[in-house]
Amino acid sequence: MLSLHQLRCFLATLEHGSFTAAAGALGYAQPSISEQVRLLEQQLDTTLFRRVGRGLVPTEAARALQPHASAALAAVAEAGRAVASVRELLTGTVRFGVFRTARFYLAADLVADVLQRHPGVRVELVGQNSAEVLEHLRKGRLEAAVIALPVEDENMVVTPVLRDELVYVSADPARLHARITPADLAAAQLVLPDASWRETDTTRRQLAQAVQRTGHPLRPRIEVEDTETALEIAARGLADTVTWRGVLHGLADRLPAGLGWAPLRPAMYETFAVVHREGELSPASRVVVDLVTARMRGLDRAMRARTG
Amino acid sequence: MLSLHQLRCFLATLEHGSFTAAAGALGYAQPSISEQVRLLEQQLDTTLFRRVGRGLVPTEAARALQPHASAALAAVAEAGRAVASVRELLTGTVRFGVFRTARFYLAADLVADVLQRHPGVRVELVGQNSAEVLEHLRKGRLEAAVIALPVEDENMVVTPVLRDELVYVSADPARLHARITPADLAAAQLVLPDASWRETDTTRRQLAQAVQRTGHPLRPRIEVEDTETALEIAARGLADTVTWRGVLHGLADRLPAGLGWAPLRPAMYETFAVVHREGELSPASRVVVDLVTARMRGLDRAMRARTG
DNA sequence: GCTGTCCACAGGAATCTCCTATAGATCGGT
DNA sequence: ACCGATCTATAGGAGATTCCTGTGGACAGC
Repeated sequence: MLSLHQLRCFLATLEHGSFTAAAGALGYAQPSISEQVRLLEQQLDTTLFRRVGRGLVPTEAARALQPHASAALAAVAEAGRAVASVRELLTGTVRFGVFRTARFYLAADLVADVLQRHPGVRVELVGQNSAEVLEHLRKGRLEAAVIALPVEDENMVVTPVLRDELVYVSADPARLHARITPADLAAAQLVLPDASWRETDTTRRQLAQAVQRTGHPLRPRIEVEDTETALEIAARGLADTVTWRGVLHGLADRLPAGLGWAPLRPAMYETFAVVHREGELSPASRVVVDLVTARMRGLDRAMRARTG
Repeated sequence: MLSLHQLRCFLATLEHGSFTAAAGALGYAQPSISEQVRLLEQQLDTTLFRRVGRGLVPTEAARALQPHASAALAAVAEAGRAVASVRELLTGTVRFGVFRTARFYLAADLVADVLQRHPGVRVELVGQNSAEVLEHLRKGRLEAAVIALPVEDENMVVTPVLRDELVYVSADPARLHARITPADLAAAQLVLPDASWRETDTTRRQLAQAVQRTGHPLRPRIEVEDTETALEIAARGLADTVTWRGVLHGLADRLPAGLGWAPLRPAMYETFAVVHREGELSPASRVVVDLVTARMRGLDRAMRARTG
């Protein structure tokens, strides 16, 4: 089968006009080039050079071959550059899995960080839900992610980065007494997010378990998809809701006006962790993993400081 | 160094989603494909597939590589086709050497023959003079040619195809007596062609030798470059000239009106031969050589018939 | 004619390629 | 929770291929 090496030898011969000169240019011995060209001629079933006297004269076939040989070599060189540029994070796509509400913790800032360091890359932050993201990790469709624990998979490297606390959110200061118990939750008019994921969502399951221990089911009055809508509804006084302190912290002044919050007792925590498969991480993922770890840990410290 | 084989294996793996399937498609054993891809990854210093479970997942680098790998393989395939199309005489240039006045013997008809059989090819008929063409043959710049003998080169295959006779041409019937001798030539007002090539042209040298044996030099009154101009001048009665019967035969009704001719005594002959280097002839040259040989031999027979 | 240069060829060492066989890992189904 | 099917990784060895050195022959220029 035709080989690049043969084409290289051919082009060098064509350019330098002799096997000897081509060999010199390519750093081989003359018979090696001679042999490669002979092989090429054999495989193409044609004569590329007429051997006349002590010189070579390219045939019409050689002239026909030249541009295509060059094109093939150029394509291969270009291939190398393309791969290198992905490897060096100059181009390509950086894909990273996130839990659904991650946008309140880091989204825009994280993307800004990545883009600033690697202006040519595309960034994809994918994920609707921690369980779904974990499945993507297992199947290899994602290399790394930040999701809520637990992650029961011994092949995954799990690095906890932030512990967050669930809080009760209401527009009515009267309902924000010091300690909200599961019984209070069972009695409250609640709006909860993650309508589609309520079966697998870890927060929802924690909440349901705690309430069920009081003998009542967790039956939210309203269910919506996203956290911001739930908060909006709570702000209008239509229902109360629960959310993570980190979300409130992240929203800060974008939080709908009039909302207050109170801790749950017993407290309910969720731990977020950076997760990836064992083994080498690609440089792209490494970058994002490090950035996310740093940001989330910073957030963790900031939030603990406000508590303590 | 990156090889086409590696790229082939890579693309097959990408397309079929596994080494095993790629091996099946390419007709190799699985470890062979695996090894080639591993080598490629090593040479590109990147991971092309994440080995996850019993499957493979292409990385961003793989996606970056794919189009260039395809391009390289396409270029090589195209190279093969280009060479084949030259080999099969579908495209390319057919180059053939001719003596200067060959156009009177075959030019247009020969080109028509070649183009009819091989509509895609370009045709080049090159040559100002037999000696110059022979030099091109020696240097390998031409593969084959039809030129005037003698050819003193033992490496050339010489196939005589036509013997032509020099005749005296004049517009004055009085000067066309049966036998024109060298002495007549020495005395005549002559217009001769091949001004630039008079030193090497075989016809001119033959003529010069014959005239010199009479004790006079050959001193044409007029010298021009091409035969047609010489005949034109002769037709106007400004001078007489000599030319080959084949030229008159070839010009036929395009011969300037009023010209007649007479044989020389002793007769002077020129033999034209198809000449090429020893060894394989390219298919393109083979075709032209055969066509020229057939046409010239046919012409030879026709002219001998008119004499006899 | 002599010398330097270039191609072709031969023989052998090193490398590469590709195979078979097998081990290890995983997934799906029972 | 186990089993069989499936896929990758690895080892080892046979066979090609590559590339070298050395040499012979042909040609060009002095």
